[in-house]
This record gives sequence, structure tokens and C-alpha cells, in this order.
Amino acid sequence: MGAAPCSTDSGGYQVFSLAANRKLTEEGAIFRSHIDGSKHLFTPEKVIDIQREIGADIIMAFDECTPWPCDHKYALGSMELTHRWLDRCVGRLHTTEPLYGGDQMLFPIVQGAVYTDLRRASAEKIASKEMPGNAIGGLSVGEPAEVMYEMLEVVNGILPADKPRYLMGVGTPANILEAIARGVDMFDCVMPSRNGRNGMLFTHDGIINIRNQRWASDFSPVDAGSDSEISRTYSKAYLRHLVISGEMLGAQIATIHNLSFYLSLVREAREKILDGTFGSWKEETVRRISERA
RNA sequence: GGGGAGAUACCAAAGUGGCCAACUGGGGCAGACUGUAAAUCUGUUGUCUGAAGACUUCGUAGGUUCGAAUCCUGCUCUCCCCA
Repeated sequence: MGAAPCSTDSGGYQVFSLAANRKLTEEGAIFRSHIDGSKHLFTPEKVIDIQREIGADIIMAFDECTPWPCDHKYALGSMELTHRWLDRCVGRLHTTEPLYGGDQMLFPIVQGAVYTDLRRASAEKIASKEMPGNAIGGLSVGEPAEVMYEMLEVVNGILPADKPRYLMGVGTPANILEAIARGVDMFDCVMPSRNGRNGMLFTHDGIINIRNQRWASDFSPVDAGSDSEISRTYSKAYLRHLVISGEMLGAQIATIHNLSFYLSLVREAREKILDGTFGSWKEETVRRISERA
């Protein structure tokens, strides 16, 4: 067994999340440092160079993750910019080499906000690059989940099914199962870690806010249904105590628990797909894990 | 025994005649967080009510006043210093 593959992002999400501190130009995005006010220009070429240097197995194209809401005109212009940047990323990829041997796969990113025509056009553009995998971006930025699912159906009707389809930044356990049902293969998300740090736990019995007093004297395991030793060893009462007390260990246990929950969730999804029972399992599971415990 | 300080909501702690149902912090309750500038942020927290509003609170019993958490008197309790 080799080391697990790793990936890096391009900074396209920061074009969205740090919008207040950046300026967009054809050349790239200029970010202003919140630390010393200095300017930093990120271009498609530079972003590829940086990811070459880091050496991740999967690297991402530089894009603009559009905000929500976002009108059609803006979404169109943004998508076209992302497409031009993509051409430049691919150009740079082909004129440079991995620095540490092995191979680096560039995933282009579909944009188009919540507009079917744009999503379709973008998916076609992205697929035409014939990269080893394709990503879907610009979703889970505030739009209703149903809209996101609709966009996934449009996009995945175009992106090749025999290559990984990576939905960026998603999401809740339910989001993930719904996306899998619509053909998505890969995910990444801060939710299990950030929400875990903030006391939100995803368990086999539903969602719980471990800070709530109702867990103060509940000495049952964090998640008895878990396959993670951490989740089965520590009690809810103890974890709550740690989190309430501001102990770093609380955030650590909560994060490890959530991560293990996500991992076992997708592992089980894979098994259900293979034995042909994913559909019914998904319906039942989404219901169970979305409820407050 | 002598001298001094103090008792405010779950806790701590402001307020020292009307703008006080009472600052602020903690705690409680609830919510948010989705390609991580986030171990963060928001709301709420006397009772009744959907709300307007009404009602009862600042150790306790009286008093002064149009009006008292705030002023006066007695009582109870706590803390500190000296002996």
C-alpha cells in the first residue's frame, strides 16, 4: 500500500470567501493581506506553480467561486473568466513537470452558479479538457440544497461517468448521500472539523449539540454505533465537559469523531452501491442522520 | 470586647432618588457554521402573554417621598482588622 493520495486547492474559494479583501482582474486575483496589508497576486500560472511545489497528487484549477445570490449576467462573465483561467492552468500544467516524480492530476472546475444553461455550458467546457477528473464548484454557498441537487443532475449528465466527479466543499452527511445518488464520487468539506470544534456532532442516532445541558449526565458513548474507538470510548458527558471548559481535547475528540462518522458513512455508501441497495438505504439513512438526536 | 466593610437576578458584579426588570461577564437555553482569515459567531435568559401590556423583584421589617435597588431607623446575616 502506498501513501494515501492528497490534493490541494487553488485558492479559488478564497476569491469567494475573502471577497472583501481582493480585486479580480483578467490576470488573476489580487489579495490584500489582513496581517500587513501587502498585496498578493494569484494568477492561474502561479497557482499551478505553487501546487507543483507542494506536490499534491490532485491539484485544482484556479477559478472564481461565485457568490449566492448572483445574477445571470455576473455568473456568465465569471464563468467565462474561470474558463479562460482554466486554459491558462492547463497550458502551465503542460509546460511544467512534477518536482518530486509521480504524477499530478489537474481537475478543472465547473461553475455557472444556479443557472442550468451556464452549468451545462461549463460542464461541456470542463469535460472537453479531458483531464483525469472533474470538479463541481460554486455550490453550497448559501443556495437551497434542492437547487444544488438540481445543478448536480444537470452537470453530471455531461461530465464523464468514468472519471471522478468531485463536488467541492460539500457538505452535510445528507448532502453527501444525495450527491452520491446523483453521481458524485468525491468530496471535501470543513464541516466535520469546524462544526465539531463548535460542538455539533454527527452520530448514528442523529445530530447533537454536545454543549447542551441534556448531555451533562449522559455517560453513554459519544456514538455507540460508530466503528471508531474514540467515539465508543469517551462519554457524551465527558466530551461536553471538555468542550464547555474550552479544553482543546474536546475539539480534538469531536473532530475525530465527526471525521470517522463521515468516513464510515461513505464507506457504507460504497458497499450499498456495490450490492445494489444504495437507493433505499440512502432514503432511510438521510432521514435518520439528519434529525436532532 | 473594639473598629470597619458589605448584603443586587443561577453565579460574579455595576447601579447609589425617576431614563431600572436593573450595565457587564460567566453559566443556562437555543441557533448558525458546507472547496477553513472561523478552538468562531448570533439570539435569548424575573413571571404571565403571540404581542401590546400587566404583575412581582435588589437581605428583612418599617419609614421619608408624587416616586426608592438607591435616603432614614430597627433587625438578621457575611467578611476584614485590632484585642
